[in-house]
Amino acid sequence: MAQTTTQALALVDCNNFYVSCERIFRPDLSRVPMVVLSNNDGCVVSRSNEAKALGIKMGQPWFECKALAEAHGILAMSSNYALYADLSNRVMRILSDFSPQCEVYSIDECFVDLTGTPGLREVSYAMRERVGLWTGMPVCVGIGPTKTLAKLANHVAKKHPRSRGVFNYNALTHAQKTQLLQRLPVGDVWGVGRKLTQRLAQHGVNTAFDLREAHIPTLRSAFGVVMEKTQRELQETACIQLEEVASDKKQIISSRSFGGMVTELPVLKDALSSFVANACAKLRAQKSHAAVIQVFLQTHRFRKELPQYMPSLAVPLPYPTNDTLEVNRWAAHLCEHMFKPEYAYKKAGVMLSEISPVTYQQGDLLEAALGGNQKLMQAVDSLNDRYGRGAVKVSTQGAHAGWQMRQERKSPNYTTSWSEVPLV
DNA sequence: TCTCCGATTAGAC
DNA sequence: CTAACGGTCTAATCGGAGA
Repeated sequence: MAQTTTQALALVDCNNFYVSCERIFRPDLSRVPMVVLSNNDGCVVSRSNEAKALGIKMGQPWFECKALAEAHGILAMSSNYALYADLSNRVMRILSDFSPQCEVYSIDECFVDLTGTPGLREVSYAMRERVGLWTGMPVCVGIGPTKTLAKLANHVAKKHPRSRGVFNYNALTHAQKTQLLQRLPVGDVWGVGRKLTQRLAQHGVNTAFDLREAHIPTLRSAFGVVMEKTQRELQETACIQLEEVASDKKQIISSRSFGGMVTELPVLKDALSSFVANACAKLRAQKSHAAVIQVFLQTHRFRKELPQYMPSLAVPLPYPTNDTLEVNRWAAHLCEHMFKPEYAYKKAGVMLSEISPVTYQQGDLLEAALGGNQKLMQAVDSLNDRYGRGAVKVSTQGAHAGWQMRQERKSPNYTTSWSEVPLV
């Protein structure tokens, strides 16, 4: 039997990513307790260490934090996704120099395959230092034989300052591994969330160690195949492969909560046309088209005293499309169909599904028959790529104000817009 | 009875 | 100083409809 080397998979994860992005351009904030808010300035989605220490919870609604924030001078900023995406790309490019095999797992995380690389510790510190030096972004590195254990190692690196930002699970003895897993709550394991933590506790599984050692058939039948994979990954058998090329989306959603309540049909349709433009642009970017269009409306789900209405309607198209104008017509129809004037709406969205790749032949053969806005769409995409989303709009998009989200605390686009770079 | 499909659930970030 | 709680995506699983 061929002896295979143990995988050395590094998970590089940015610390408090959104907050760190903001601080890169505002070094004066480096010790200020601060948070970054979700769209609509709704929830906390990133916290500085100081904010964590003050008890601000991940995902907490901002209005709930107001008192604490005022008492301690916690600064809140709106999220600036153009800035974060740009910094993310810079970090990922640097990491890709360390291995030909990388998977960009999320905006702030990257798996880097270092299998066979000598001097893992030194390489890990080098990654940290180079990213820090070239971008100002602080990162931690966790190394393990599987993705789940690399995640776990990263968690240890983040939590223990003595690790100086790097933790290598592979370097532990068997006894040390066991000791570490015994000290980790099972909820800290990748793939085990709140609900599963509760259910696992009923089976006496409370730590990562308990999960690693659990009776396999029982676990399998009570929790399914996903949990079994997680267990095997804890046992150092790789079940979740590195995926270097991002696969095409199977479903594209564009939705938003409104800044206030919306009661008028034209405003809803206006919002929807923006969502459609956004979703279709994503669809075209991956050279696909969709055969099902779905629109949904929602009243304010947290205002229980108000009447609730959450309709959703889908149309299967006779042939797939990625044409903004065409999808827009369908979306408007669906919206009119569901709209009831007696409700106040707080959110709406568009979903594209049954997505398949556009083949050259299909485009060629069908274009004439379908009236073809393909050239127009290409022009729209390239202008929006160059001058920023929203530079070119179609139809009534933007004609009616009143739905845009709140974003009262946004930083300038330091890296993607010359006009927003401060001059001093 | 088997299969397919839509809805629901759980997770990640 | 009102009123104030994200957005996208995937995979597995469940339950009913229809063959």
